Amino acid sequence: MKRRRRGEDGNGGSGSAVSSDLPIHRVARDIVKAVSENESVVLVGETGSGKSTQLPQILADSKKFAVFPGAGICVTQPRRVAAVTIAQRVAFERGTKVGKEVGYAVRFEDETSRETKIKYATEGILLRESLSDSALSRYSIVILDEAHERTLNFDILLGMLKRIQRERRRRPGEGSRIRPLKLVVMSATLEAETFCEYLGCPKLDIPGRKFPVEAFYTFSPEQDYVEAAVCATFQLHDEEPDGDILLFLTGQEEIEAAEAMISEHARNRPSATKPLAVVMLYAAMPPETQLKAFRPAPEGTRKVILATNIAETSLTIDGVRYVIDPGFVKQRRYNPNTCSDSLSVVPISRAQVKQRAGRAGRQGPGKCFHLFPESEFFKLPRASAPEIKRTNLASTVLQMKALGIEDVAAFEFLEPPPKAALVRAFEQLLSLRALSSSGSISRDGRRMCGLPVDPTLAKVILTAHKLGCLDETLKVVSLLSVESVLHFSGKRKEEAHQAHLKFLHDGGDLLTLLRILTTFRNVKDRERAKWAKDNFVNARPLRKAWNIYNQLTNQVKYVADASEAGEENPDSMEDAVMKAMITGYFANAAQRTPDGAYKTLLSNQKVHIHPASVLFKKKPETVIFTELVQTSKLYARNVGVIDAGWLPELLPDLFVVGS
DNA sequence: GAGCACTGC
Repeated sequence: MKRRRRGEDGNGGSGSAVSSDLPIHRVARDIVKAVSENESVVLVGETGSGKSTQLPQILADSKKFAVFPGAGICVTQPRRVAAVTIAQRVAFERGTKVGKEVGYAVRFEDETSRETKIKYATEGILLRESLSDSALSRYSIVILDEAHERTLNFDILLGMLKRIQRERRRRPGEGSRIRPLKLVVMSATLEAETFCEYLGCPKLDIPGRKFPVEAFYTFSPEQDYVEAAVCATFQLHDEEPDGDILLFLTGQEEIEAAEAMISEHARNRPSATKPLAVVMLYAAMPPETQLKAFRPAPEGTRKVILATNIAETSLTIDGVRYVIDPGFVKQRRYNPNTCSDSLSVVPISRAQVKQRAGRAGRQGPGKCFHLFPESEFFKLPRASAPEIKRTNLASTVLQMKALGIEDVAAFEFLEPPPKAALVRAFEQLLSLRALSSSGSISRDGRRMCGLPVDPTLAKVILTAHKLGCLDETLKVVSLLSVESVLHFSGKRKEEAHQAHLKFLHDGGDLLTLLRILTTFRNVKDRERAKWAKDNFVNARPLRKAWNIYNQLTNQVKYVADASEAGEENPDSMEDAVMKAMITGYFANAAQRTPDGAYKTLLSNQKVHIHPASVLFKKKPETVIFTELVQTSKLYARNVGVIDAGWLPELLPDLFVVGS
């Protein structure tokens, strides 16, 4: 590989720093001044500046702000692990227990109390809180961390907070509960200006503690970046001093291919050379296998971690000094015209290039090998499209309606979502009767909002209640809200497939998943890990599904009307569950065509059953599915068998008998 | 014939 050097600042810092020693303390006074003089402030700082742990403490300890329990500071994080671990760290620094002065709230876990002054929460939690406390009156300062990630919840929260600030300003006199709301947005460099402009507020830089990361580029673009990455791995291994290598790839398949190529190549090398220890890291992997990526490489070897984007922000691996970055990522994008998600490999943004390079400089100086020319770097988009531009908005629109935002299209978005996606969301909510024909939220819509699942699944739950199959349906719904339960091991694919056959239910994927969950729950606690391993099943999503099932069982009591509860039902439990599914997913009812594909009944769209479906070979006459993904074909996932007669029975306005 | 990453009163 030919390459050229260019200096580049990495980011990073040491986790073991003494807190008072962090760079942020050099500007603490400026920050306090800026926050006290302005309603909003944007803070720009790289990882390692200590902003997430120190800023809330600096503001809480300043006499300038009235921060006390009941009028505290809320710090949001995109990911739950971050909310939990940062809260633990801050509580430790202040010599208290989590849940007292410092606490956190994430789904299923609320470690806060009456004493809590600093609360870390996921963005989703704060958004949910605004549904019941529309002025967020229990906070005097809200800090939005990792703003540059631009998650969907962040974008909505920011818009909401701007409204709340205006509202609180308008009613300053109404006692201490309605004080002005201070907002601090913390972001990495690239997006800061956008936030300042939107909030009309100043920006402040926090110095970071950085180790330099030297950047290398290729002279020309690579034809096959997996092959190029494998070559780069060996070249680096031969030429560079000790230090582990982190290689970014886009998915499981690519990672397995690269692993095979590296092993193959390693066999043909002189035995005198230091061996490479290859580990893989992606989210769908069972956790015990994931842990291998974190263990130090065996003595006398160099570790190579083949990872997806999971290693870009979510997980940090010690010992990495070299990053190899082909410059691609697999990205999900919603297409409102086909109502499907596409999963495609796209070039990363400039911000991601920097983020990935920074992973080499977390513990010391590092090097990043970019597998594209430097000239290409400047052609990349500044930042990748925010989630609001590439996702289904039904759930968001319904939540906004519940928050009293009548005209969603006129909402002051940081960046507006695509018009087509908004229109599609309205159509979907109308068809689910979550909105009335005038566009206002209906009684059912409010109930659906009370359930922490997509509106479609919420509709399914409400129907299940009426059909008397609530308990089993809640389990199915929970299973549909978690990552993949079935694990497809790279090397033991056939074995995995055979193991999965044991749970096969003729009714399709949904009822098969239900059978797996039921079986899992019947296995003794201590034996579950082994059971999961033996059956090529992921235990984590099953545990999470059970948590969601319990949460939904609780929530549904508050939203479902007891008088509407169904009693006797002539249907079998399975039939009733599938009927409930139909009332949410009727747009995904499809009929087999002579060529073995399917056509959706309402929109006449050609789809194929996903190869991972238990119905892939069976191809029943009429099916319903929950997800449409465009990869090599338009694939229907989570497919279930239905009786064509059920459609007009349940939805006479949409389906005609005998059609 | 195939599964980026997150999140929810």
